[in-house]
Amino acid sequence: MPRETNAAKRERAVEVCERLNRRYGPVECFLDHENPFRLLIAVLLSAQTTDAQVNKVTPKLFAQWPTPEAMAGASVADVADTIKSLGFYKSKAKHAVEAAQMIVADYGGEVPADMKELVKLPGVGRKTANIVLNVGYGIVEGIAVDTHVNRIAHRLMLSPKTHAKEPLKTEQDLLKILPHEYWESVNHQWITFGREICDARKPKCDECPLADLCPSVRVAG
DNA sequence: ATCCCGAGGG
DNA sequence: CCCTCTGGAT
Repeated sequence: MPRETNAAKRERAVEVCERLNRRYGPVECFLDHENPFRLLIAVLLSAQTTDAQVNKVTPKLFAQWPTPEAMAGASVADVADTIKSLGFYKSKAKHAVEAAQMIVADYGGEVPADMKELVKLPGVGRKTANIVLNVGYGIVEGIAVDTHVNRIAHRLMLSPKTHAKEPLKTEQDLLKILPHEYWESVNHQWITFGREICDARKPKCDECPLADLCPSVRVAG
């Protein structure tokens, strides 16, 4: 079995994006994002949780600590108490406070609009940084690869099996095969698709709009 | 029971 | 590479 060429992958990936774009149109960020700082904190809190859960706690959180300066002075325990309904609340509280401190100390109270600087913040990896750059600043220099994007990329075999557990490498694979104009739409549209159709446990292949070009499609019955 | 709109640390 | 952190959803 000859390895698929990048050109073939690109054609398939572009068709995937075109179809999902037609299906979902422009998808908005479901997290509250009044400014880059609040967006950063919200994305930080969103790991292993739904946006709805995050949106329940952020009003209380930002009522107490509205700015980087305020949150930099918060006690981790108090923040943890406020976000306790979220998973991983202790580490998230620690990351939020320490990130705020670093934003004040090193970046003049402004969330840096730069990938290299963003990933220096505690709790911020490439996935979170991509969302902040993308949604907060309109800068698209990568693709936010979370568990959905990762899973779908591999089911569609747009990234080699050896990268299945390495979302950073999956991102590089997608960046190589997808034209830049598609990068921004990938995160939200693929996530929406992942939740609706291509979920982790029981993908609904029988009603999937991509079934005809998916190497992993499973036939009903 | 098992999985999740991740990242840090061993 | 693996593990851990965690509550909520299914």
